[in-house]
Amino acid sequence: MVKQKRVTSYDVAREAGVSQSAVSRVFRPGFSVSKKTREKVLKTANEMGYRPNAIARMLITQQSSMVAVIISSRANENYPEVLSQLNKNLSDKGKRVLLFTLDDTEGLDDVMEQIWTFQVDGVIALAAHFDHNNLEQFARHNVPVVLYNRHAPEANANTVSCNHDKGIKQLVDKLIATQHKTFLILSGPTSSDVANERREVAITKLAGHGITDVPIIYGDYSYDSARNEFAKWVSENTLPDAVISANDAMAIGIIDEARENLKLDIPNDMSVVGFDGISPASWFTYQLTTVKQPMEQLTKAAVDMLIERIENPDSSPESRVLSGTFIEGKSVKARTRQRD
Amino acid sequence: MVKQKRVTSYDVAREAGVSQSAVSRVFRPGFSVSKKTREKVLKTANEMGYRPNAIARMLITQQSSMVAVIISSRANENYPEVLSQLNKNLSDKGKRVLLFTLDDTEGLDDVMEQIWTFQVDGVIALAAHFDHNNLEQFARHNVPVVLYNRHAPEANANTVSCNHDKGIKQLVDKLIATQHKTFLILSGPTSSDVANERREVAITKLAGHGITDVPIIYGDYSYDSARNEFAKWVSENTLPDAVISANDAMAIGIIDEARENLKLDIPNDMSVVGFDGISPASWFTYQLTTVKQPMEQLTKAAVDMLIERIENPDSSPESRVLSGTFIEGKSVKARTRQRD
DNA sequence: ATACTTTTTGCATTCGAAGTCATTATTAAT
DNA sequence: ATTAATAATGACTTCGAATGCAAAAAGTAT
Repeated sequence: MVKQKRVTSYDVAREAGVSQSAVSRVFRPGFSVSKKTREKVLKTANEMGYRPNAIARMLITQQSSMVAVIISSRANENYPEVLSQLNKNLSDKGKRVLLFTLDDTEGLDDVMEQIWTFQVDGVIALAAHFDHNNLEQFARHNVPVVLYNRHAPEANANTVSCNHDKGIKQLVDKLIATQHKTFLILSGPTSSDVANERREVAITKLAGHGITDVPIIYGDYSYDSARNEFAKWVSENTLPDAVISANDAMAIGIIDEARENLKLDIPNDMSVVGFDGISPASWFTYQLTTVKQPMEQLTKAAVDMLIERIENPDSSPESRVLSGTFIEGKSVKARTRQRD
Repeated sequence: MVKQKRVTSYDVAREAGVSQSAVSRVFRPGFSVSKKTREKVLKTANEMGYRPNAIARMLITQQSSMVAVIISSRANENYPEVLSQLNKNLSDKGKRVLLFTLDDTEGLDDVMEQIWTFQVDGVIALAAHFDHNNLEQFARHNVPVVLYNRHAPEANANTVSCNHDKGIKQLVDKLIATQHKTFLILSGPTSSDVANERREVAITKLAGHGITDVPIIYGDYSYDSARNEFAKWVSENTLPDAVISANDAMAIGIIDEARENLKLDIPNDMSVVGFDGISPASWFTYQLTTVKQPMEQLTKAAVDMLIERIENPDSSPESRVLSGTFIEGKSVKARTRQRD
């Protein structure tokens, strides 16, 4: 097999007896070429196996048609469908995804370096801890950014996020309506903006019902951390009526720990609510009461906003907050007062 | 804020009073530049915020430093850690990931088009149904390919995969040793190479113990499909002693269906084994007996092989098969004969 | 057939860094 | 100090497609 050199527009032009410009125009949508040359060019291009070189095109058009997606490995493993959905949506808009994964803040500078050199058209960041300074840099480089699942209206960036306030209100209201009196909050790590938001909202909503000084324990969003932290806590405290977990994975960890080691009956001995709506949450064994994040809308909104910003760089930053779906499972004890 | 034009090597050169070549060399490792100019250039480059333009570099060097990772959304959702691990490994080798997600065969041609135009240095394909023709095309374009989790020694491509033969042998041997007599195989979809391999290996291994004509049902790797297909099957057949599921997600589906609707005690009424070693498999409620895929080694091997092929295009294709870890859970009835 | 539009075409230039090659500066050797 | 050897430098070209501009071709109207 002969190592064949790549076919360029010049090669096609020569072969087809036209100019390189003509070839270029044939492969550029919306440019006027006569039917005759178009056919001639397409025919020879096809015969020679010509494909326009995207890199050369990027260089001259100053548009890479690539979007950097920055995702923490934790986020990817918790919401694996986000990536494929983002990719699909972006792909429909003619953008390719250049992937960056991060473990917490580690390596952020490095990623930002890469982003400048690759001249991406835009950035979608999931669970990346961008501070003000980072966002300023993006602005200075004219790279539009959409922060996914982060509510930060003050920042000069577009954001899209789930309505945690509303979702957690629904969960808390449900627990209150079912006569739960004592609570435990299992928060995500303080390094996570989403975790902090969910925790604070939960505290506020409980306070709205006159419940204060709610104990808080911290996990890292994982099943194991939930089991460990919960086990430690119950060994030194009395069991709460209900646990409000920052996410489903930890809620499931709590349920398993309660069942396996404390021999508790969930929900009769203790209620548990989660947040996210991951698939195991709906499995028979758990049937978690939770709020399902509107993934499809979130990803679609993120992409739409980014494209809008790319095409219209001067449009002002926008924040979209989408509501999740309250899912009534069987992890909350159905203890209702008389109806009034 | 002024929309600032991008800083090029010429700008830096002018400002630093050197030639563009000098600037270029400073940013290319292993090129000889005097200490004096290097410092001068780095200083002005820094002041001006210069970053080499990766796209221009790609064009001239004919090396995109990008690797296409093609993953089906199903694969990504089942093994979300694969993507981050591949990305991390590739990133260590100075390669960036250009992501393509596919739903089954749909869109493969389109992806291949993109791959040519983007001049990627190589391709890692997970669960993509490349046929001989596809692989030929890659070879003709001199794009090295590594097929992940596919055993295809005949193909002119590198492959890395888990040792299904060994893993399934361990599972079957375990079931046989524990006196299981009747079996049901829950296969993945016939469109999946891995599913076909696992199914055929299971049949062979059972046959090795004199067990033939094992009934087979088909799911799509998902929890729900397993529940549905299993429910349908048991309504018309007698319960087997053990179900051999093509993956953990379906094994869990079977367990839940058996527990919820058939009121069975797993493993006492029926044993279930899976394959993959996903996290829910180890959760208290399931504690599945399964074979854990050696993800870290698989991803590392895939990347190493790809880099090897990129750096040394004439090296011959290689297939690596890595063994998984047998995990003894509690989903197999521990019914042992007298020890002999 | 002529003048006048409109469309199509090709030439030449551009994007930004890398690398070739000839030249100049520096160092080492005598 | 002079020559030889080496290192550093800059002018210029290259990668491959896109596009402004002017020229040519095709189409329309008179």
